[in-house]
Amino acid sequence: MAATIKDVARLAEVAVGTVSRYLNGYKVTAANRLRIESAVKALDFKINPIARSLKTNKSMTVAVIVPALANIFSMNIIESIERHLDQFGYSVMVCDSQYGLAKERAKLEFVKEKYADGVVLMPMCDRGSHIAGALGPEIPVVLVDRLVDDFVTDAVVIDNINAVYQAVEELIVRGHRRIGMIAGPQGIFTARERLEGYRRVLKDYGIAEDARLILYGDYLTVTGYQQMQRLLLQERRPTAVIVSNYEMTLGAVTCLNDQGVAIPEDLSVVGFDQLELSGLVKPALSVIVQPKEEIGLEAAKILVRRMNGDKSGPPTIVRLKARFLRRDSIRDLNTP
Amino acid sequence: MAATIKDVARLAEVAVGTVSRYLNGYKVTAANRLRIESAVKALDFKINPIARSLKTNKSMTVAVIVPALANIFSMNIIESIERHLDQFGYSVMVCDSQYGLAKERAKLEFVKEKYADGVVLMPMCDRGSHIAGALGPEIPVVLVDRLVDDFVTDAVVIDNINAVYQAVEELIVRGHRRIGMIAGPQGIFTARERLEGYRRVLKDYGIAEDARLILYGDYLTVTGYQQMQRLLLQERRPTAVIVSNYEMTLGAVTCLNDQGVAIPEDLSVVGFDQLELSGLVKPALSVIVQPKEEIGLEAAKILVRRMNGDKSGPPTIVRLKARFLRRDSIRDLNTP
DNA sequence: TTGTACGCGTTATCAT
DNA sequence: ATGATAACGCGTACAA
Repeated sequence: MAATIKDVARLAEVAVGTVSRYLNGYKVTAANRLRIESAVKALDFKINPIARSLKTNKSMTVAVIVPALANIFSMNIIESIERHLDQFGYSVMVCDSQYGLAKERAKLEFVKEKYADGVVLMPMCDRGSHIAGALGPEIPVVLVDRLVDDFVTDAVVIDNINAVYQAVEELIVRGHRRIGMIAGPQGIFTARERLEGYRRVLKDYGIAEDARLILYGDYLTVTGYQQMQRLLLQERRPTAVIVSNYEMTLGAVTCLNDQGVAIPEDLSVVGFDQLELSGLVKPALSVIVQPKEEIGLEAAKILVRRMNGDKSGPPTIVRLKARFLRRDSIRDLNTP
Repeated sequence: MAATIKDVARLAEVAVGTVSRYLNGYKVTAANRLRIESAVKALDFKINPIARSLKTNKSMTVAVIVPALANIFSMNIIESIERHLDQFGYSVMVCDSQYGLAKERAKLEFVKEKYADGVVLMPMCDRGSHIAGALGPEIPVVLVDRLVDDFVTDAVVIDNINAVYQAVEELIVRGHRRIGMIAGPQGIFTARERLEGYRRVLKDYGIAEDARLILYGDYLTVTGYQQMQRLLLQERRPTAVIVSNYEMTLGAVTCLNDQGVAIPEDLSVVGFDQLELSGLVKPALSVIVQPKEEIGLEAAKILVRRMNGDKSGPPTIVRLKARFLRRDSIRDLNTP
């Protein structure tokens, strides 16, 4: 029973075209404006966005696809996107690709069929060739956190290399030479970059890389635990360890607790993300903190621009800086 | 340039009505079915959901409104809802009420104007009179985690009272008598129930309630920290403390770490939620674990039923059981 | 069972 | 600036 634009036109005694023009901010005479406004109020008229979409081919919906919704990093980005897009009238639909490439593809097709105006995608791996195929050339997509190999488009990522470089450099400066690295799956962009940062700083400081000190997890808590355990079992333990993401940091620190390894007396640790946690763990963990809200904000900004029709220029790749937070989990080996 | 139902009809040499009937699962002759199917394939035809929505008045969209998206509890529920609704073709739009009643109301109106078919709402407080007003009688809404005072509708909540009862009972059985309670804001349903559980078990065991042992936080980390600190400063410290939600548990444990208070030697602790954390904190924290996935699942089920037109019966209030996980943060005072 | 034609609520075009 | 009217793509009476 909701009032339509026709009802408003009838009550205001003007043409529907006039009402439509008023609603869309075009000029109408003051007299008509008043008539329309009172009719709108009297009927409690609300534009039907579905009918509008049918004409305009815009759904005013943006889709966000992430490998997992119940993930602190994803959530923060989604929250930031939602907050920014809210003011433009966009609604945000969320999709969980459940760490699966097939599911990611299915979700891309799903959001296309739902006529999303734009997509924010955190790809689950390096493969990106399916994106353009599933989405078509019309729907703008912004990658967050990770780039993909075979598809270049707008993206917002952080400077993983230098973030890790800086963190490991701090360890080196404090006298550490045997520094373990719990790396992520090398099929994922951030994992590769973070490992690259580790390698680069060792090289720059003339420290020989020891393959036994580099262990690979899959970015999940359990593998952080396992790889930390393997690190501890080595004949010549590292004096410090850097862990490549939040979940594995959780696992690694849990392992140290279980094994009764004292931080930083027995082992220095640098983790990733989640400020709260670093205060909770005893002692306060040194971490690399990613600007999550900013990632979402920048992605939303780019997307809005593209959705407004600005297809100009090459893809925008925004590189945000992460900051390294030195706390109490690093032992200074120089002053024993 | 997307193919329409007319194009399919033309290519298949049947009437649009026939194509429409085929698409919606009605009977068509085998011959026509084949013709249509090949035309659909040839043209890569996809139903335009917007045009369909205009006719059917169904957007196939469900909105989820929570006080904060960047919250582990909220996101677990959203993930669960999305997963369940996915198979029915619904998309999930998320809204952040940012802990504000005005914003909550605005979001309710927003999703109504977006023609959401159903709403899952985690209310930010006890007030619920605005819900029906903003949403109207047509759109079904399911409350999660919290009930509201002045509006009764379908809801999925947990049995907070007995969950806390059970946890505190464990403390009592282990010999604790001075048990602190860091309660939540009494304007929130769960906070009241959890406090009620605490009170009830004390009463049942004949332990006098000491008002000084009940401190109120606002469900945020920082107040968990502050109230734990106040508890520690009391002349006669409690021997155990129960904290009413996840964020405050984080704060409380951080405080204990900062103050060098040993768990459970100096103080026994029971927290809320987040299994991961309990392994991380040394020692493993005893916690009350909420069945988050199940909350989302049950909410989605009810909503689907309502959206399918089943308005029958009184509102369904599903009460799920939380489980208490006893770990190493409780000292047994009976065997000193 | 199938075809025709209309309506859903809006925007856009074209005279006026 | 305004009014009348044709789309947008689909579902669905109605008639055949």
